[in-house]
Formats: sequence, structure tokens, C-alpha cells
Amino acid sequence: MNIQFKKGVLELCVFAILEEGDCYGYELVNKISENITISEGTIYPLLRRLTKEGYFTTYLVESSEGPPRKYYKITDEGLEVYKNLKNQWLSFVEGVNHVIERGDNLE
Amino acid sequence: MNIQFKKGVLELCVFAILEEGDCYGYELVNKISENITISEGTIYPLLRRLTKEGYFTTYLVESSEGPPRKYYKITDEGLEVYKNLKNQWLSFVEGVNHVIERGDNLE
DNA sequence: ACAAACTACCTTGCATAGCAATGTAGTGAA
DNA sequence: TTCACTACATTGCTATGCAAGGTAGTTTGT
Repeated sequence: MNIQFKKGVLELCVFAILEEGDCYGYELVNKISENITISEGTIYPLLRRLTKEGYFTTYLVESSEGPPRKYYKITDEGLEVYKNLKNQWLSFVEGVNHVIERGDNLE
Repeated sequence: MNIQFKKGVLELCVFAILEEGDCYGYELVNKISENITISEGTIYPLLRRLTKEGYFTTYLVESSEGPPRKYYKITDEGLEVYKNLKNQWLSFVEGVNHVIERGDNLE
């Protein structure tokens, strides 16, 4: 999978999943991996950054299957950013589609 | 516009336009700009790189409206790469859509 | 003749984000 | 006690887009 395509989009994916409910990092990696190849080394710094920027809060929960899990919860501010980012993404994809399909409809 | 989204995608756009017919750099900037914000400082190095990699050939044409134009022509190898890249892009977008719409269809 | 605006090319240095590789620890099964 | 899995984390590398700058030719207005 083209690494470059993912730039900025994984952030959108994390927001989208957390909008549905709290998750811990490892869980996010697995959920996103169902559809997009992703590495742990990407997710953890990303979560750290977005938390620092105030878009997520965190809390620890003990686990019986391994070390404690750090759950992430989206904030109101995070929700705002998510909505904007999602719209930006959708219109970007539309723009790209116009470019790559321009030939198909030309006379 | 989110700069990160464009990573790798502008390459796809350039391929797509050149697949329809030869273009010079400045013309590509204008065509892509109809749909996506782009800068000259992005396109020229990109064209240079893809030419160096054997995906384009170039030829100069005198212009009556300014300096000579450097036209780019896609090669057979370039066409191959374009097809792969386009498919990668389409399946990537599909993957992302699955992630960001997962909530909409959950019971 | 001169300046501004447009066409058309190009380069340098910076910022960003994803990843491979690596490390730490806890749990559970062979 | 070793392997596999869960779960966290960090470092250094790479790739790409952009702002800002430059060079040159053409056209238009004054």
C-alpha cells in the first residue's frame, strides 16, 4: 500500500473510530488494519499529539490479558476538528476524482 | 486545503492528465488547480523525478506567448505505473470510506 | 522607453507524517 | 522456559509538498 496516500488520513480514521466510542491504542491499530495497512509506530505518536492538542482525553483501565490499556475519548473540540477534517477529505477525494476521470467524459 | 492529503496523489493526477495527452508543466499546474490547490514548486520537481525514472519523455516547443514550453509525454512504463497507482488509490479510498462510515451502519 | 502583468521555467530549505526497528512488560499456553 | 500475544512507547529515516526566491520571454499601457 502506498504510504504517501495515508498522510493525514490516518488521523481522520482515528477520529472517526473514536467518535463511535472510546478505544485504546492497540484496539485502534486493529480496527484500522481491517481496511488499511497501519503500524503501531504511527498510531502511538499520533494519539499522543492529538491528546496534547486537546482533541482527546485518556484514562487507564486494567486488563486481564496484558498490560493496562490507555483509553482515548474524543473531546468536543476534537469533534469539531473531526467534522472539518472529514469534509475536507470528502471534497478532496471529489477533486481528485474530477482530475483522474476528466478524460473519461471528454468528447 | 490539507497539505498531507495530497501526498502521493498529485503524482496520480499528473499521470492521469498526461494519459489524455501531452502537456507542459505550467499547463499541468493550471489543469490540476481547477480541482486541487497546487504550487509550481511541487510540480516541476515531480515532473523531473518521474522523467528521470523513465515514466515521461520531454520535448521543447517554441511559444509565441513566453519562453519555450517543455512538453511531457507518458511512456509505456509510465502507463503501467499509472494503472497500478490508480487502482491503489481507488482501493485506498474505499478502505478509508469503510473506516469513516463504519459507525453509520453499525446496529 | 519603462513598468507591470503574465507566461514559463527552475531551485533551496523547511515542515510534516508514516514506518521499521527496537525496547519494555504483563499474560497464557506448549 | 520459551513462544506468542497483548499493550505500551521511542528513535531515526524517508518521502513529498510548499513558500520563497530566481531567470527569461511576451504583451500592454503610459
